[in-house]
Amino acid sequence: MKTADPELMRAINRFHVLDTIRRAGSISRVEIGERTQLSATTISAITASLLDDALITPRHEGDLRDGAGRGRPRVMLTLNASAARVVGAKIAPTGLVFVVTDFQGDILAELTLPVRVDRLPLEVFADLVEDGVRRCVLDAGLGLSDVTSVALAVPGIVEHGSGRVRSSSIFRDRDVKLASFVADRLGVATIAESDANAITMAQHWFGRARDCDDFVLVSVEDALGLGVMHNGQLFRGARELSLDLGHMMMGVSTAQSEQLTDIASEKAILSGEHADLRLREAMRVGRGMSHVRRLVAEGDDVFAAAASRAGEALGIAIANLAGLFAPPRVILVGSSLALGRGLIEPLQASFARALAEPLREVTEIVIDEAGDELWARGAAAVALSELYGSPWSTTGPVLRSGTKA
Amino acid sequence: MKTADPELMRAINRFHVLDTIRRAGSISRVEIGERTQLSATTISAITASLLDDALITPRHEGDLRDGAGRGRPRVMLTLNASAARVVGAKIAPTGLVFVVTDFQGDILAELTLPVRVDRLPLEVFADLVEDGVRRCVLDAGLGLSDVTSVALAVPGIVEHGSGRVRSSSIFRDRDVKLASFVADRLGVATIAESDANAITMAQHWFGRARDCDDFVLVSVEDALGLGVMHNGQLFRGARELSLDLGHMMMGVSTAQSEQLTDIASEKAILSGEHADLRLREAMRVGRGMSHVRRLVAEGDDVFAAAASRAGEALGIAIANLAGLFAPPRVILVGSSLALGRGLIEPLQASFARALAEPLREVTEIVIDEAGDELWARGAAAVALSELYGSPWSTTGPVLRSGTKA
DNA sequence: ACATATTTGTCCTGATTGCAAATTAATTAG
DNA sequence: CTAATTAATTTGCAATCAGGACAAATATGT
Repeated sequence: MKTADPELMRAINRFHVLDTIRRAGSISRVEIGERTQLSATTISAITASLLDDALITPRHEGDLRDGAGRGRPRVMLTLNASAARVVGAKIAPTGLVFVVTDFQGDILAELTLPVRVDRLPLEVFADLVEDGVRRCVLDAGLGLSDVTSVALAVPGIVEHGSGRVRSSSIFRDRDVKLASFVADRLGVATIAESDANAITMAQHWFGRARDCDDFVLVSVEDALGLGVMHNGQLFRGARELSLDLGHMMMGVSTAQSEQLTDIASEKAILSGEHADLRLREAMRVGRGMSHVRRLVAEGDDVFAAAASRAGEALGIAIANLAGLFAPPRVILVGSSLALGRGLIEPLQASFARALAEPLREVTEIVIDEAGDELWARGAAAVALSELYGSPWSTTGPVLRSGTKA
Repeated sequence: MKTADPELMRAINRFHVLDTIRRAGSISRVEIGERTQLSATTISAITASLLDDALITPRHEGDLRDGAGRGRPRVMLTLNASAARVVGAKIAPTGLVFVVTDFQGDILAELTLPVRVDRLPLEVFADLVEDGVRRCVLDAGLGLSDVTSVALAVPGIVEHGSGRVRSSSIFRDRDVKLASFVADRLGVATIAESDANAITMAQHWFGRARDCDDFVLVSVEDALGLGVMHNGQLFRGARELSLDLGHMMMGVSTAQSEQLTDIASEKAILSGEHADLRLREAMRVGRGMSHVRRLVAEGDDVFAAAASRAGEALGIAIANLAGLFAPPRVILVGSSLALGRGLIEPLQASFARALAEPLREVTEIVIDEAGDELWARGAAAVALSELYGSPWSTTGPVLRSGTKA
């Protein structure tokens, strides 16, 4: 267990202030005080320290004093964008997307490598990643030495702490020490995270959950991922394992049950002898879903049935998750959403029907068709949040909100 | 979010020390230091304060110096059993069980009321509870004024913070403000908690998970409950809602799916026209399961099939949970376990088959046929853990009737 | 133009906290 | 009876936060 010492206290408050500044974008000291309930003097001390470390910068100019301008104008504080640069990468079977962001998480450069990386030999794969990172960093007008850390978002089950990929459709092997492997090549600190956690973080920082500290995210792609934001932090299972939805068994008995992957993953929906040549081509480049959408629109029954079946199963699975975590919001992302209504309508219908009564009115489903760069940006956000010195991502005690003693 | 000040720091460390003493039963200051990693001086200060508040007592006698006795003997510290008394109650459809414990959680008195409280009018129900508490307190040789708080463990979905029972088979109504209702009658601070969380706490403090800070517990009774211990604290969903397993939908499509309750709750297993008179009698008094076990042993196929079906479904559900939380241990409790192998073997088989690969070797299932008093004791433990001043996760503002908070 | 009001941010004091080192206390070994 | 040994407390130091006084920067009023 973590012992509470002054150092921890400082870390907590420092992180808190930094995070408040990040969320606001530009904010004055007094307002930080209002939001964090810290005393003015504490704010002053902490911001001074942050200014000293060049993590934030004052912005005298933007003195948008809202009418009631009387006394001394407040000076706005902003994250110092150039305090650090990180690289985030989304790794998917059909391609890699790299993003270089500044300290705020704003994108400086972006690179898409539409290459299948499915089950490549590890060396070859690492070559691709290394190359992509280097190139993207160059595109941003930087050198590798300017990059503080690299974050890789991988589908499957990832052990964040050790940077290991327990199992993933990308690798043939289990237990790939991805983070240290890449770190050795690049000479830059590297972390690995599940792609679902990355996009969860992205939604929290940049997307549909900026206002929301508790939500569940389900990603529907080749793999079925799950991210849970609980009390403003990523919920990780025991031993830092990322969560996964694909292994969920649907059914009452072993005989007649299937893993959700076998029903609702891209592969499951698209496969079958029915697939014609053009579809196979589309699949190879990750555009299978839009292709199928067209087929369905043109009256293809088989795919329509598969999509509907997948949607229905997903709706049930999501309702079960909602029953467990009771989140006010559920966010749906992933390439399979390109299937459109044929997937989503059955999903929402079965979700509504399966959701437990007391939650029915308070849980909303949000669908977000974000591009791959948001996932990469989420990976970057994971790296940044660690740079911010988050004290409680490191097993600190979860602090309760509210009641002052 | 809570702001970190010295007060919080102290609260954390104080709780930490108190909890260490509780776990050990009897422990010296040096050993506390070893376990908590706190400095000797801090320990000294905190224990002095605890001694001052009479929460702990020194035990000079028990100087079991393990052979290598040279220097000054360590003085052992123990919880002061009489620092507080709490009442824990397990509320089940077939009866109430009350327990009075001291500050350590040791049972001082126990009272079982084998009365059906199923859907009684709220007033009548409250009469029973009030009566049971008063009587049990008397049995312990105490008065109600000696009792610091009362904790009620209720099946169903409970909002711990507000003490509300969202939905339960016990009450016809939704949103019963149970805690404040009972608090008003007894004039004693009262909290409500789901029965699953209570038994989870009990397993952590007294039972099969004393060594284990991460586990999942599934309770199989009339209702299907779920408790998750994460990092040594009860995991509560957003907004402090207790978790529930009964609403989990098993199946790939809405058409052919059922709630787990309808497959694996007691009612589901026992019901059917097949039930004869004696079974109905047994059910009424909560002994249905042992009765059925006998029937199955005598060759009753219908019940055997029902039990097996329930076990299979439960195994799948539990495997899914294990996939989400990745706990090293899963504990099974509840009256339905009295069914014996007819339920448990199919459960373990389907669990083993449904469990995702990477967890297969690291997740163990433990079955515990604890009596009802352990549940009540768990409720008491929940109340105690708040008395200990748990700085995190608490938020359970203990509800008082008239008295000032 | 000048004085006053108002708001913002910083400096100083006081109360806590924690840790490290020295000090006192209570034993046993010889 | 003295020395050695281990346990617990006391003392000194550094850090935190909070509250109040003070300086700075601007708006308002005459």
